[in-house]
Amino acid sequence: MLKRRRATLKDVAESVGVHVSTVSRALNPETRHLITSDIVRKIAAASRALGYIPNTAAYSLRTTRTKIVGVVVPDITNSIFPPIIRGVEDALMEHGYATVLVNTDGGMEREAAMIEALAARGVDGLVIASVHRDDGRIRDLATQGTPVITVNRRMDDPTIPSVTSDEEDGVRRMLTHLAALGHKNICTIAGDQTISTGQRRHDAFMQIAPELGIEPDPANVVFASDFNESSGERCMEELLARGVEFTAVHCSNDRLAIGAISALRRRGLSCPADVSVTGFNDMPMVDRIDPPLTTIRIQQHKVGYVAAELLYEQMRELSSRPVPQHIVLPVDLVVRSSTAPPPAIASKTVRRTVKDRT
Amino acid sequence: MLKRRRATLKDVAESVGVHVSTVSRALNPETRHLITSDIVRKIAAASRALGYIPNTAAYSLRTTRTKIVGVVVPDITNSIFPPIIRGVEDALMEHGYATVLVNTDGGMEREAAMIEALAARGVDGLVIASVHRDDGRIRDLATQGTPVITVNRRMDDPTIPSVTSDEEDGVRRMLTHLAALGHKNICTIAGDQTISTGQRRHDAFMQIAPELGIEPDPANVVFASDFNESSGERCMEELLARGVEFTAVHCSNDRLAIGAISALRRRGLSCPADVSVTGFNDMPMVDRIDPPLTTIRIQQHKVGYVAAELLYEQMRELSSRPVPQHIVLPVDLVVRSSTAPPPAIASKTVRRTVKDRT
DNA sequence: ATCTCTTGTGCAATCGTTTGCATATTTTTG
DNA sequence: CAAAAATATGCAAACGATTGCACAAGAGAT
Repeated sequence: MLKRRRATLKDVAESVGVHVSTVSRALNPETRHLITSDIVRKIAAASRALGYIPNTAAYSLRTTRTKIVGVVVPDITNSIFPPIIRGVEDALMEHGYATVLVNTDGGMEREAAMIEALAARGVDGLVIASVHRDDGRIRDLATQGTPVITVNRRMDDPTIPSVTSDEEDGVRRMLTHLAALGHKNICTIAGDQTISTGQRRHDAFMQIAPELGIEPDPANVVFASDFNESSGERCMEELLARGVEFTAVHCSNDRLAIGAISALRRRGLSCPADVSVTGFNDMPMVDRIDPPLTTIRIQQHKVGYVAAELLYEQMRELSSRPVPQHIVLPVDLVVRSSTAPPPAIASKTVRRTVKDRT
Repeated sequence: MLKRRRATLKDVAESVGVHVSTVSRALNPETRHLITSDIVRKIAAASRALGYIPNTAAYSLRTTRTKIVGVVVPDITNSIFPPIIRGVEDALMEHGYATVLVNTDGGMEREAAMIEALAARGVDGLVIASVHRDDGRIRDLATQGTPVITVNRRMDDPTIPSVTSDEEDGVRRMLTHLAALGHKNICTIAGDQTISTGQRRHDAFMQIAPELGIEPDPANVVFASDFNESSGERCMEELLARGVEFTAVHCSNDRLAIGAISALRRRGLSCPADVSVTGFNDMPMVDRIDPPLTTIRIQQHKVGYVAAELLYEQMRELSSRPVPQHIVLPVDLVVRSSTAPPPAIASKTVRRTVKDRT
């Protein structure tokens, strides 16, 4: 069977006996009122009968709008992103937009190249989950008039709209939880400081800890180069190597926490019996790992959904430059089994253990 | 700053002093040889200087090719899919294709609607991970000449090309492993039989078990309605409720296995001490759950990558209808901690325990 | 020197829409 | 009832690329 040529405006115009422009107007809700309702009905019928589907390419060529938005993530394989992406798609699909996804693998150069490729395709807007705190390329894009929104992360530049989670509140709740359990010596594994989540969570830690009577010592903080498990392992090893006393480790995200727990275990230490470990994000599956992770739940799907809605607004009212919005969604503490009261003689135990093995 | 109009073929034509058709040919590798190399050089220079980027819409309108392929998955949020999708994108990007992703949530109706939407956008081809064994819509698409390939799953109809994993070998290795540990009474939680993975894994189980001296009793098999954790839980409960004797449960995929383990635990039974549980797929994170899952590793990224390559071939040689290919990738057994030798008095223990609580 | 071939370039149509403008028809109004 | 206003439709020009065809100029053959 041959691929039959698709019906065009012209086909339905001929079938009804009117001009193609009339059909075009009749089929467009915005201009439908210009046409006699009787004719509109006939056109609608004919178009249905012929199975008319508008040609996207022609539409785009004429209007310079593609009804496609680009979604830029570090790596779709990182399970924090799929729910966000899904949120974006769910929202955008309702408005007839398609999304094309690209992975940057964290690099700013590759990010630039990918965004370039999306721009070449003429995307109508961009949802960026891979953004760094400072990114000239994206600022330029925005000032040139491309609708852009960052999601989950934000830029320092308040000019670029964003939808994020309440990192400060998350950290506060977590530290409060740890303090309530009786922890005094808390280390932190901070994330990449060139990324807003890394920086804000760390800043919040440094600010809130003292309020709870926990004095943050520089010896108690390590900075992870990446937001992943192996980086978490390295950081925990570093902490153990330093020989500082601690009964809990506050990690900047779940993956760091997972790595940290592995490292502890390799040293013969148990979580939470010897040291409590906390995450951030509540990624899928962290409720099933060993031990189930105490973490901060962010509204992953909603973050994406709301960002897409905001972007949509931006794309519609291209004329009037809107004030950039920053939406901050609330978070929740979810207590599972990676946190427990500190062991009575915790600090010494840790210390001795470390000594034993170094 | 205003959004500057993008340079067109015409602009570079004028800048060089030639006709646009000459520029078009000079810029296209396929037709470049028609133009004097000196002029080609000039055109290349001018096009770079002006920052010329071809207009995708115009290209598509003229050629009816969009350089977009649709990727159809049940749900991007299911962590088996992201690596596959990534594989598809990595391969396609190299050839200048973009991918647009849609989620079907498992329903055939929604799948049809989504594919319809993709077709309306004029995608050049389709990678389908959500396919059911029988799906008339997709067969029609293919016979009408749309390049299609299914990935991870396949249709019964051998006409539709596919890239899958060696389910039979996976099951064989897993059963061999269990048999070697000493298990005799093995139950199976089979997946959706309208999907090739569900059916083939189950068929393989029924065929291979006897070869290993394990006699499959109908009482030992339950069918899951969905490939997810809650379905796995329900199935395990059903098994326990039946009061059959077993020391191991072979699950059709990892998520069912995870659910099964939860259900066991809720009944006060331990995996693997009381019963061994096995998965299939080696999803991300199943090495970190409690207990780390013994499963079959499939080459997720590669499955996607290879499928995309095959689809690309299909899209290039649209003229000659190629023989549909079915590529089957090898799998690996990965033994972790959810399997162990059966407890000495395993069957009775299970039985008594079940009785105790019912 | 004439003719044929080849090679390189230009011409113009085309893909399917949208939209400003002109025109024809109807309705309103004084 | 004529003129003005409103309404409904058609006309044609874009949008930016590709491509079959025509044509011009130079190369080679006789």
